[in-house]
Amino acid sequence: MKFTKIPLATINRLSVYLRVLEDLLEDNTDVISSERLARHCGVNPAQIRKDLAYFGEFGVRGVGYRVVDLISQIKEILGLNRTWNLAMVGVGNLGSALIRHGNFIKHGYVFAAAFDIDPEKVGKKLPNGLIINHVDELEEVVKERNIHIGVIATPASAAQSVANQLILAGINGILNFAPVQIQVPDCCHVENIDFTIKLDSIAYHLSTNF
Amino acid sequence: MKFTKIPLATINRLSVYLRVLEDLLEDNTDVISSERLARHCGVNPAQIRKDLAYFGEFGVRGVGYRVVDLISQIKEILGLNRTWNLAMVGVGNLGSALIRHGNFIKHGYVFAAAFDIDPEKVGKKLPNGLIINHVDELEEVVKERNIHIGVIATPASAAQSVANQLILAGINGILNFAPVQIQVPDCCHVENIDFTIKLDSIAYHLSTNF
DNA sequence: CGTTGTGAACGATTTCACAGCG
DNA sequence: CGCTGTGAAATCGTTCACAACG
Repeated sequence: MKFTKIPLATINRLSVYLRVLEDLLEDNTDVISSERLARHCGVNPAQIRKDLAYFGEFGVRGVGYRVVDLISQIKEILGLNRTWNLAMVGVGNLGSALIRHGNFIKHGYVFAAAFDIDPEKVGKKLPNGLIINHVDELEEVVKERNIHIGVIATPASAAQSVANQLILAGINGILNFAPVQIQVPDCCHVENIDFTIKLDSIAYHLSTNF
Repeated sequence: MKFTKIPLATINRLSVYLRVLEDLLEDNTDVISSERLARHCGVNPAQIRKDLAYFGEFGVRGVGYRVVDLISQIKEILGLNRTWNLAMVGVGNLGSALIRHGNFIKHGYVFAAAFDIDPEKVGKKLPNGLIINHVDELEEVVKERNIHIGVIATPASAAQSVANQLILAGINGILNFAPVQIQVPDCCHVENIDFTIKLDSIAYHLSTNF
């Protein structure tokens, strides 16, 4: 475990490796070389070895990596040998679809609270049993239920104000689906998911290559 | 318009600039300097000038950039002075939420077809008036309705097969929400959106910083 | 005068190439 | 022998600093 600065890209690739390794495990693959793993992930083999080298020595020379071990080691690195509690803010189309989406729970992310501002929605029960709280109760509920990460799925106009409330409630990690750049203090880590930015990139490639 | 290789990061930033510029226009800002625009976008002013310099000279020295002009020029660069037709494949929770999501249409992306494999869903009408087709009709409908970009919101297990069908139908741009790395020929541009990878990154930061 | 546009310096990340080792 | 781990080289992207110019 070194003390160098680790590229953000490395962290994202570790997640990708993890997904692929979990698939490989299901296919009963015991051991895999960096070269074969690289092909599955669409990266350079040396990249994988470098990425892992930031955190330790996990392979066996002349052999490769034991799949079960590498999975557990990457989980350890990323902090995934545990459950993370999420709070959804904004239970519209997108928010409620995400809460019902099975992928979160599969990877240890549990929606433990949901908030909205619409009086029609507050008090309603979601398919997973969660009852929607009013945003005014955010700080209280976040602390009570030990929420670690806030997910913003509100309209753009509400996103900054919601982010402020999340931070006030002591939250340091935000996944933001609203199409605005939200401002947060350094202690808080934000990841943005903006569908239309990804589409813009596709549009650019379609426009120029053909 | 140079012939250098343009960083992918530049393209993504142009989208961000565009979003901010559109907000500025609504606030009746006529002209903006790279320095002020940079603050809004959270980047370095020289970065903005460099990004734009790949494509031409759009500013006025001593003054800055005219907001309306820059918007139209970035749209021109990205290929957004037109409408793009999308096909949704997989009309589950996520797929149907995305179709109802207003942000796509706002930026010129129109869902013009929707496909599913579930006989219960095929033939049903979506809130936007679209009737769900069976995936078997994909190639036919894609050509008929002049679809440009495929959006995959199926389970991971179906994603690769759907991608193959999209490519067979002549599609060269795919937005993939399924949590797998799909393999496509070079002519096709894929953008992945994997929620849990973003959450993994947040989990890592929460685990290490505290 | 102020801000753009840009070569040059810098910094970061990826890839190479091979020593080290099971 | 084969594959990992890693210093060194190459590549790529960002920031600086200032000349050019409206």
